[in-house]
Amino acid sequence: MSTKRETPLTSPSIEGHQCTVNLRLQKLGMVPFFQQLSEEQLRQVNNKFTATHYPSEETIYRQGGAATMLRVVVAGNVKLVYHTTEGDGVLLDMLKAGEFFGNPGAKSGDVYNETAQTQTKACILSIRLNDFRKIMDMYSSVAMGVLDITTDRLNQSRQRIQHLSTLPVKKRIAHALVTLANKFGEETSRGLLIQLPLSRKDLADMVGTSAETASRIMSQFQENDLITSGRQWIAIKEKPVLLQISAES
Amino acid sequence: MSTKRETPLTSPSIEGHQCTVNLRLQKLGMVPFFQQLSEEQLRQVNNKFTATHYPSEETIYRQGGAATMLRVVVAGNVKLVYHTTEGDGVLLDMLKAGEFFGNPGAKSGDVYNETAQTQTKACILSIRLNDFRKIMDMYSSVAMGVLDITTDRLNQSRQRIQHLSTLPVKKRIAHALVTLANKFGEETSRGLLIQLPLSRKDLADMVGTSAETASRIMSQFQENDLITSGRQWIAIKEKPVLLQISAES
DNA sequence: CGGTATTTTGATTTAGCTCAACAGACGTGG
DNA sequence: CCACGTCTGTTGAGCTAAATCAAAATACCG
Repeated sequence: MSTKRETPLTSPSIEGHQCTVNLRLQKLGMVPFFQQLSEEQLRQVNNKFTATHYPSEETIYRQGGAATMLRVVVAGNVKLVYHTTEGDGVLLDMLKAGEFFGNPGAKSGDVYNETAQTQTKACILSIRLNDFRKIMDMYSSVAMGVLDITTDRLNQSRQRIQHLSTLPVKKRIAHALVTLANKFGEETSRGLLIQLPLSRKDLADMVGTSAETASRIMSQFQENDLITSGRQWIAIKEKPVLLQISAES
Repeated sequence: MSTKRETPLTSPSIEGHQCTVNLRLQKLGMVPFFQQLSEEQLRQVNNKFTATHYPSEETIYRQGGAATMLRVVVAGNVKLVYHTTEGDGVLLDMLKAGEFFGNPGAKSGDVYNETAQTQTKACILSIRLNDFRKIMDMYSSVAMGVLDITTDRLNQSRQRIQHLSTLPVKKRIAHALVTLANKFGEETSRGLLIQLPLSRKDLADMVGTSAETASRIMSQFQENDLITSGRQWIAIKEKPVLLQISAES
């Protein structure tokens, strides 16, 4: 019955980028709230940033720590985790190049509300919050851009609340897969490959279920030929069907 | 066993305020993101707003409708609901005087992401989004204030995701009661009365459970003398204990 | 070719949902 | 002011989705 996949193959290996100046500028230019800036302005802004290279699975900052920096992903992936006093963690978001994190509006004394850690090797730019606030004051387009993104995240977050409150696990997972595919999907021979090492536990933490239940449902999807997956990777074969499952009756 | 409460009593009757100019100015001045404005600036801003008076249980706008206005509660309470295509609704937030709602960053073509309806009689100020955007461009303190609040809401929202993912209903309800008490609580002879008509169903929709389960747990709290409640009202007698329940082991 | 972490699968338990009936509270009209 | 009707809240019983506990199987690393 179980036609097992054999090979890991197309592992989403992210190259150990060095954060070259060119790459920095290019990525900063991609950040939505810097779009409006001229090349010259962008260069000035860039000077305020410091680049850091992290290995995989490294904690960048911890929930509750003093919030001092705003960061932008240049390469690699970062996950934001909200954790209880116990071990329980909730995976709030997975970020890719061009996304920011770290509480842009924080005032002195504020703390980070989540823990950020790298999911892969990553290159991260940081700017002191003071400096970033000056930039927002100077360029209202930046402030508006940040507001836009924050609003988007609020809406995502609210949608997730709705899902947690009203949908069964199967639909939540189907939805999560579609969302991940849209954000991280890359067309390959196996289907839309989610370019991101993602364990069953990670997936479970994204939809608020246990790793076992997540596994069971993934098996189900696999039997129906909707996905292919192996250790830490998932490829979507039938996105439309998953979308339909997530929404049906 | 069940020592029933008898009277409804201190119903949170909100007076049918007329939105007098004075009240408007006063309340606008209370809105966090207008704090920095001078009296003169505030008056100018005030001119851009239109006041509307709503009866109880009235829909102000619907999820999916074109987003054109930003609104501020002057008096009364408004609830934000996220609803499924089916009847299921999630109660996202309950607002009181001084709070805004309605997607400040929306661009033309955007829609409201939630439905807003009055919980009590209410007086609401509205401003066209275009006008509000001009104000944000002009006064960066306003933009920053909006960002602050949006960030707060995002954090609340994320905390709620965490609760839904990891806490049992009892703790979620205990937490919700404490939060409501902090926001709407008013010291009375019965304890901290939550000044807001709030049904079991509302409470259930706030924590993602069924009205029956909410009722059962409230009965339990009542037996332990932590709360008193009747039809559509709740008073907290032992906030510290509830807080403890929401966090324990 | 092992060794280890991840994933799968099974068995059992349980929190919370659903369905259902009832009771108390409130409003209303006689 | 009382009787009635309706809406909200309470309580019970059974059911089910999903958690938990426990092995086994597999995938990937070196």
